Amino acid sequence: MTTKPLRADAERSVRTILEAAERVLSDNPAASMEQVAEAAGVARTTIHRRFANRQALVDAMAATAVRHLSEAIEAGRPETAPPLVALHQITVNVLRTKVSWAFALGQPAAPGSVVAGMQQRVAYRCLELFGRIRDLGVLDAEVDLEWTRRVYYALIGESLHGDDAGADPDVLAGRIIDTLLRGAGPRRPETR
Amino acid sequence: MTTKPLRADAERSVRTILEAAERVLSDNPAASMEQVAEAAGVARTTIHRRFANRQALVDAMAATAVRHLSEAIEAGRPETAPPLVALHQITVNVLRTKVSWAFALGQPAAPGSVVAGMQQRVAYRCLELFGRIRDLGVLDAEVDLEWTRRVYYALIGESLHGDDAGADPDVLAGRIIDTLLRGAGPRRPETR
DNA sequence: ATTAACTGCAACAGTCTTGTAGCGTTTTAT
DNA sequence: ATAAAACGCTACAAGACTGTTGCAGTTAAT
Repeated sequence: MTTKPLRADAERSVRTILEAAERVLSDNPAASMEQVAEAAGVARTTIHRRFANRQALVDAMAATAVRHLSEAIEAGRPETAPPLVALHQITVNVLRTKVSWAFALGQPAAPGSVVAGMQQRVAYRCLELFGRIRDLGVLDAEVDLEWTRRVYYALIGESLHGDDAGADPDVLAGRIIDTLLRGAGPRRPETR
Repeated sequence: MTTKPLRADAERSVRTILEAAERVLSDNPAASMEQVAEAAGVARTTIHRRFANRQALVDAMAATAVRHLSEAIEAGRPETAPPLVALHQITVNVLRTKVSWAFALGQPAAPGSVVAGMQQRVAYRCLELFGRIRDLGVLDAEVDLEWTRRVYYALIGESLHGDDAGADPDVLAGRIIDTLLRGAGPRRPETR
């Protein structure tokens, strides 16, 4: 099921196209292949050589993006590092990945596809981590972990929008985790 | 600057078109005018009679949607009702509005447009309410109100996605507010 | 009842986009 | 060095969508 290995220059082209497509399509999801080609510094026919359809291109982008996302999570050592440290590091890594692959990661994955499988796996890793954090007593014992995960995703997404979207990822991650764990209510006197 | 008042049937058509367009475009933002017309039970040319461009249609949808959103907020009596009661009621109303106008409300408003102005006004009403809630001591005294508002928006948006998107709005609103105020961390012993 | 507005239908021109094909040139692999 | 692979370029076919126009029939307002 593996395709013949591409020549070095071809592989470079594919990379360039995928990255250019992300830039262009994240700015305008309805952009034409021509615009993508121009942004990639490549002829439109070259894109069609590697990707039969527009859909094939988008699928490849989604696959690349979710792979990067997965790596961003693994790099945080969710199994071995102290859970809260891992959560912070993962959040930072994911923020970086999401700014670079906003469009591709926003694409809905076909139900049975490889990408969908990887997304589920990522979600599961996330749930595992939250479970470990809960066992530390930092998450409420009876909290809905799935809802917590969704809120976590939403907070990450929101952090990429406002004026502060370009701020230091460490700061953004801190705010995300603080909000996720404590909300906006009054801090406990002794915590302050 | 006001246009001539439309005849009764024409006004009905406009309504029908706007609602059909929302249904179709929320499912597929790239749908053609033809598909919108079919969903509205109307000839395509009728749409073009009322809306010069596709953009004009989308703008009208955005205007209608943000008007509904504004009404949803005012119906919660943010000025007069007890702040937390108002917050709950507003959340319920906004949830209902957002499911009906998901596409239109997701459209970015042109910087100087009327819609943009109304969005800002809505955001301001929201900030006012949060300010009042903070003064009750239910929000942390030093919390970033603007960030709180953005988190509130994000939680509402997230509530419309999962399997429970169709659940009782009162329940969803309760979860949103609980998460916003307390986060996912452990509850205080005496609160439980 | 009469008028004006509105709608459906059919047809049309114009544009944009996609996808394919051929050919000469450049780059890579061995 | 040579052969295969990849690329840019041009051209073309096919289709989709948009926006407009004209006309005949229907509906609402006075």
